[in-house]
Amino acid sequence: MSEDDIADLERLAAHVELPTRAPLFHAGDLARFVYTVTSGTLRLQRDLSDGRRQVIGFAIPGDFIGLSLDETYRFSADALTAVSLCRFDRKDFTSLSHSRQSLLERLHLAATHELTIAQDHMVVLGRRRAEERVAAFVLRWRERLGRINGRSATVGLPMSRQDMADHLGLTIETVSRTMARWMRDRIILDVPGGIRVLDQQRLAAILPD
Amino acid sequence: MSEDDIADLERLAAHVELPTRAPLFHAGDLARFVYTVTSGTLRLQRDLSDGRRQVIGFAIPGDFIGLSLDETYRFSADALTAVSLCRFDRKDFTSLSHSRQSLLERLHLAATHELTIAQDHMVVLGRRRAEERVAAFVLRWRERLGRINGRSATVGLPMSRQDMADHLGLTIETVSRTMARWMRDRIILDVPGGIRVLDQQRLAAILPD
DNA sequence: CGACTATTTGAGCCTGATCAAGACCGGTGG
DNA sequence: CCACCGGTCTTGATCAGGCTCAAATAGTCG
Repeated sequence: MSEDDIADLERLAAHVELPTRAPLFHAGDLARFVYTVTSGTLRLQRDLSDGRRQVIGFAIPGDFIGLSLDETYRFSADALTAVSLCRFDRKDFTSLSHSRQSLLERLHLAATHELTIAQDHMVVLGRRRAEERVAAFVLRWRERLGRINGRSATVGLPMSRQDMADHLGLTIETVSRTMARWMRDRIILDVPGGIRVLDQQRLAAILPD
Repeated sequence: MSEDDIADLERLAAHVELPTRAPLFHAGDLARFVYTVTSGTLRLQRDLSDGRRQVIGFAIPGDFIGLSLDETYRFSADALTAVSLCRFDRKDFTSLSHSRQSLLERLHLAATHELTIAQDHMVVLGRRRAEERVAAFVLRWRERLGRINGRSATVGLPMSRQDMADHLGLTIETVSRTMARWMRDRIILDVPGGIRVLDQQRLAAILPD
């Protein structure tokens, strides 16, 4: 984005800080704001009335949240770690994007990227077995973090096992057992706040393309 | 869109007609074109190397296909019925969208709409039981068709049972049994090329929000 | 330390998959 | 007209991957 665009955005932006576990918004709330994540990790989820939960995804620095054009948010967003965000009033943001082509392009890029991720995840949810799902998650999460911090064998997992399970359409027990097995097999190593990938080869081999 | 925009688009557009079963493009092909559907239904899918298949979705009139910004298509597209489309060269389309704000807005709208659908479908794939998945599909498909043709109790199903199964992460047998049960229970009626919804109430009641 | 929550581990069960026939249906040609 | 064929769909019987229920263990934060 150009200097001017950034300057214009700065004027509209409000900074928001959330502590761990704090909600940013709830599904169904009036969608007044859009956000970009500056630091930390958020969980995006949809809840069914009977308690079932689908974690749509996780937002990390660089991601937009709430850019759908609905009146209300379609999912809830909660901080998994301390989080800082830039908040924009949707009305301002929309009208700025009308005058600044480059901002709209950036938004559209973000949306299609999200869409690609969502479609990839459909394959995981629809056609992958349990172990493949967990492997897909670990590999992609590592990849995503790598794009921010640089690639590392150590993969931080700020989300709970329950969050992973609800993201992958599994139960917490299945996720736990799968990762326990990998630890016994020296494919991964348990480190505080995450895991270390010891054998990328074997992990990747779990996933047929 | 404005008259001018439409005129500009017309100059770039080529018409494409596909017979039933014809492929439009294959996952991995160089993504030279974007398309909008004029008539008919297409199936969008991803294949795994071992034969498993995920049907990402179905495209009907008004939908864009291939608007992701990747070099190559991320899924294959095939005609389920005879199909007509408008084809645009991606390069032309992109540069036009740079000069015509309104086109980019339209694209962005389409992308976020697709994203919403994808996220809804994640909930279905991740957290719905078999009967709920089929119910969600029938209800949403009916809704989508209704927005084009006007609402009707008769719902055309141009896709095969296998396509439905691969869309819902189920087997053909499960889809078949589920719908057979609904027919016995007079919730739906078998009509050639589709079904007729006899009891919308009970069908909707299968799905907790 | 102690209360609470998250995670791991074990045992048994159930939903939906798999395997296997058989029915249906449209097209084709004798 | 109907026998045949290939594909799609239905139906039945059995199986198993992952879920449920239950309990022990490990973290975490006052």
